Amino acid sequence: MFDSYLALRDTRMTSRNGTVDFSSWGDGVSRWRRVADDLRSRIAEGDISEIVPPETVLAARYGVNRHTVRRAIASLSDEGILKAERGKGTFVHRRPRRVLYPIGARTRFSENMVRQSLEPAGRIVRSALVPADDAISARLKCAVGAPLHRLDRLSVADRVPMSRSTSWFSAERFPDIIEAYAETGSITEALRRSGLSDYRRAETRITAERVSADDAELLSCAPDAIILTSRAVDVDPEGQPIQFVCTRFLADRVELMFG
Amino acid sequence: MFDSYLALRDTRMTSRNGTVDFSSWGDGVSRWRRVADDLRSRIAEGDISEIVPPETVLAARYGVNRHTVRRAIASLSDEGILKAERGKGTFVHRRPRRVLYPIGARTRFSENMVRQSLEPAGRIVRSALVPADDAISARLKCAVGAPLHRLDRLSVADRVPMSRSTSWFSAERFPDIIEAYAETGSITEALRRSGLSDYRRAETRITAERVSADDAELLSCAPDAIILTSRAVDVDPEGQPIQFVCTRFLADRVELMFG
DNA sequence: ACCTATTTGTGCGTATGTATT
DNA sequence: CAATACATACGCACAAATAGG
Repeated sequence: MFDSYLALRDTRMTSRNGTVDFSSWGDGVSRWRRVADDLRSRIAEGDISEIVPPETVLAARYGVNRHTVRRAIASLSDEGILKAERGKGTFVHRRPRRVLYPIGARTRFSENMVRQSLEPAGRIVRSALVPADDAISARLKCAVGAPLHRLDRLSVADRVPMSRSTSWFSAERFPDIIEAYAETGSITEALRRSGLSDYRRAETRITAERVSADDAELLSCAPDAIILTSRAVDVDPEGQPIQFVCTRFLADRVELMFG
Repeated sequence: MFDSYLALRDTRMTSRNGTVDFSSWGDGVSRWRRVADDLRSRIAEGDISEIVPPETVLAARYGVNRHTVRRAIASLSDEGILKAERGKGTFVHRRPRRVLYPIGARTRFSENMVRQSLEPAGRIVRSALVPADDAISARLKCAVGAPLHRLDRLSVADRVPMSRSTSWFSAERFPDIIEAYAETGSITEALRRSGLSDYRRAETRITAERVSADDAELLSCAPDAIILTSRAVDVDPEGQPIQFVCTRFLADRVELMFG
C-alpha cells in the first residue's frame, strides 16, 4: 500500500513549448503539503486506521525529512484530523460525516436538509438581468441573447456554507422570480408563485475542480478547497427547460447521491 | 468578478491547539500557483473569454508582483491552456472537452467509450481474496468477514488513463470472476460467464478529493490532481447486491452525467 | 525502582526555493 | 539582473513522555 511514493519527485522534467524552462522549477506545491494531502486522502479512504505510523516511518516511506512529515502532521492536527501525543503516537480523529445530498428527478434542497435534521438557509449573493449566451441558450432551449434572470445564491445548512449556485431563468416566462425568491427563500416556492406547480430534474452533469477565489470567500473555506460542480437542467411537466443551474458544492462537506 | 482576491493572503493566522505556531507559516502553495489555479478555473468556467487581461492588470487584481503573474502564465502556457504573444497579448487555447461519462441503471464503461469513438481498455492492477469489513458488508448485504474478491483496475480511453477502480464481489457467488475478467477485460462479460446475464446500478454516491499518491502514479497525473470518487452498488434483477465499486475518475478528464 | 526502546517535541545550522523591490 | 526577506527542506542532536520487561 505504501510501497513507493515516487510522485513526490517532480514530474515536470521537460518543457514542451520552449518559452520558459520549467526543468528546474517545482510545481508550486510544497512537500509537506503533498504529504499532508496524501495522508488526508488515505485517512478519508480508511487506508490508515486509528493509529498513524510513526514520523520516522512516514519520513522513510515518503522519502522526506522527519521535519517535513511533522509539518504535514501539524497542519492536519490544525485541521482537526490528527492528534499527536508525545511518547504514544499520532491518532486519527474521525471526521464528522459528509452531509448526504440525494439528487433525483424531484429533489429539493430544503427537504433534503430537514430530513437530515439540518436547518437550511440561503441568501442572495447577486442577481442580474443578462442576455443568454451560447452555452446557456442551448441548455434552456432559448434564443441567444434572450433576457434571463441570473440568480447567485449561497446555501447554508446549520450555519455552515454548503454550496454556491448560479441559476438562470427566462425573464419573459418568470418576470418576478427574483422578488419571489427573495421573499420566500425557496426556488420551488418562487416558481409556484410564477404559476409553475411542478418541475423535475432532466439532467445533471458532475465535475470537480478547485474553488475560485470569490467562491472561497463566500463559502469561508480554504483557498485551495475542492468543489463538486453540478450543471443541471430542470424542466416543467411538458419537458420545457425552466432553469439552468450551476451549483458548486464544497466537496468535503457533501456527498451527492444518485439513484 | 475580480473585485478582490483576499484569499491570497494567509487565512491561517492563529493556531488552536497550541502545539505548533502556524502564524509565520505559509500554506504550502506558492502564489504563482494560486494565480495559475484561479486563472485555470476561470477559463474553464468561461469567466475569461478569449483574451486574457494584461499582466499588469492581473498583477494589480491579484495583489501580486508582475513577475508572479508571468510565472503563472508560463505555467499555464506549459499546460497548453494559454499562448502569450509578444506585443499582442495572452490568448486562451480552448481545452479538448472532458469525456462525457453517462451513469444510469444500465451504464457500461465500454459502451460509453465506443459511443464517443474512444477506444476503451482496462488492466488489472491487483487482485486479492479479502474478508468483508464493516463498510463493505453493509453495502453488499453480506456477513462481516465473508470472503470477497477485490479487483483493482485502471481504465483507459484512447491510451489516456481515465479512472482507477476497486471492486468487491462475493467470492462464494462468483468464485472465478477474477479469471473471467482477466480473459474478457469486461466486468459485464465476466459476470455473464458467472451466470449473471443482467444487472443494474442501484445507487451511486459522489464526492471529490485529492488523488492519493499511488493512484497518481497509475493515472500519470499531477500529484495534487483532483479526483471524482464514485461509490456504487450494482444489484442483480432480484435486487441482491453483486458488486460494490469505488471508482476514482480524474476530474479534469471526465464529466459524469446522470438522468 | 531501573533500564531500554519507541515515539513525539525542540533547537540549530545550512542550503535552496519563492516573492518582492 | 541583483539584493533582500521569508518559506521550505534537510540533517543532526537531544529532551521528554510512554510502555514493557
